[in-house]
Amino acid sequence: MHQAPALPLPQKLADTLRNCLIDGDFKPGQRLSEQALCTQLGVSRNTLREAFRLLTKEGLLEHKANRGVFVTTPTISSVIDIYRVRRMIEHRALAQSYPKHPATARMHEAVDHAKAAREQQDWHAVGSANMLFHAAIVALADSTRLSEFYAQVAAELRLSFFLLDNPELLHAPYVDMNAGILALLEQGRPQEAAAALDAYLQQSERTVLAALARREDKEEGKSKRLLFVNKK
Amino acid sequence: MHQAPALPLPQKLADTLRNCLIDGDFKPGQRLSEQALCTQLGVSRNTLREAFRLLTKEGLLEHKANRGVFVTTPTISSVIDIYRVRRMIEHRALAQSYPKHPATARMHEAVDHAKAAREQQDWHAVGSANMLFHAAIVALADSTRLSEFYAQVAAELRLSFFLLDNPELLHAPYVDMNAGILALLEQGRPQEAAAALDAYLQQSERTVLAALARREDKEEGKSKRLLFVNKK
DNA sequence: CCGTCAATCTTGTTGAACAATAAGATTCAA
DNA sequence: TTGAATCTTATTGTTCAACAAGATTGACGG
Repeated sequence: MHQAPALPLPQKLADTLRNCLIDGDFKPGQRLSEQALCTQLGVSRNTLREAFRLLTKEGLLEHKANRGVFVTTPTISSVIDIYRVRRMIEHRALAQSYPKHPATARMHEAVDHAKAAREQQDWHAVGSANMLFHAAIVALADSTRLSEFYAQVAAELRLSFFLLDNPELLHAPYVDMNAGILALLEQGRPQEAAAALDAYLQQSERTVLAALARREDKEEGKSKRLLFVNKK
Repeated sequence: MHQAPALPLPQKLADTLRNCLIDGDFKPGQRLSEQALCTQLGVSRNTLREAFRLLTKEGLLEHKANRGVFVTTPTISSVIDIYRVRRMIEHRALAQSYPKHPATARMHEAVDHAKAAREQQDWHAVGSANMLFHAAIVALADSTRLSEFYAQVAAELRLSFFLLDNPELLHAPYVDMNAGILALLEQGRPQEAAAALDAYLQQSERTVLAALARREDKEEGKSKRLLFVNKK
């Protein structure tokens, strides 16, 4: 007998849209038409706009005046910023955690799911599981505000992944690293776990940045070529 | 020739309301009537509601279904959570900062302002300057996301101050502690600065929590007495 | 004194309307 | 054909009015 959530509609709307975004149903840079979406979702324009504000504040959408909302396109600098946040929060959460914290159970689950998904080469699921793993790390700090903030930033980071091809490269190598971090934590060696996390973050950031830089080069090439054609 | 901001109206609205909140124009727990505010501010109800969503997401307002929005009433646990966040973010930002960072200039300014305001016993201004000081500490980490998050949390914390009497006790003692932290930082001793910050945070948290606990006791007394009267 | 029920007010959501802006299409001149 | 100015159109920004749904108040009857 699960009671109806009774959550305000715009909030629920934002939830479903957020899911669409982190599932990759919308591509970065894509414009979201108000009219199209509100007929498609069966809500009024005003309600949809309230949901848009929420997601804009979360960094998942960008609001350009008189032009509408667009799915955020991650940039080099946004990725750098996000990894800076991750380092600061995750490292400390891990380093000063205590091994019997309830969140370790969630870390276990996440690792298991990630391994299972890797078996089936479902890289999207691997990425989701990894996200859950690191959310659990943050949960070690026992701060709801921190956890919410982290979830936001993680969702934004996830947008970059859809920009990049080769999802295997982006997710698969990290399953074992996560497992290693968890092992160290449970052996009561949080400092070493934190060090392993730093290695994880460094490698992950480097991979994402490199792939993103390649992509930006390509984009630039495209636009330059277009420019050239137009000039000619 | 200052170009018009062209910011969307709801966002500007949220800014003005946020200022009202951190200036104490609205008291914690107070209900904000849609009708009253939108006539008073000269905007439509829909626009106001969008601004409400923003501020609710920031934690400054609470949205109760079918009841309206209320100014957030800080609790013991929210204060604990906020100081946990402050410790994690400020400590690390300070510890791994480098002394010539541009933000140190802002720290200087803040300390000067705080001292000047203390001269004139303007405790509200002292509090604002202290807030700026710690925002500058976070800026040492060079992360826009982190700074925005911190600003949010600091604003929420500020709400607790309006709940408490004796603003002098809440702000005055910390001016010199901040000055000390800055001095250590500029002497190239970030670790010691971070240690001093920890002391600051501990004392500040203890003060706020104690005052808040006293207040909650009093409130409870009131309601119990009311209950008693009703029973009788 | 206590619970029930209706009256009333507020919020939740919708739909339509109009101004303002930006992008695309068109026209005109060189 | 090119370039540029203008017009058109579509979309967003904001407001208003309306009604449903839920909550608060107060009156009434037990």
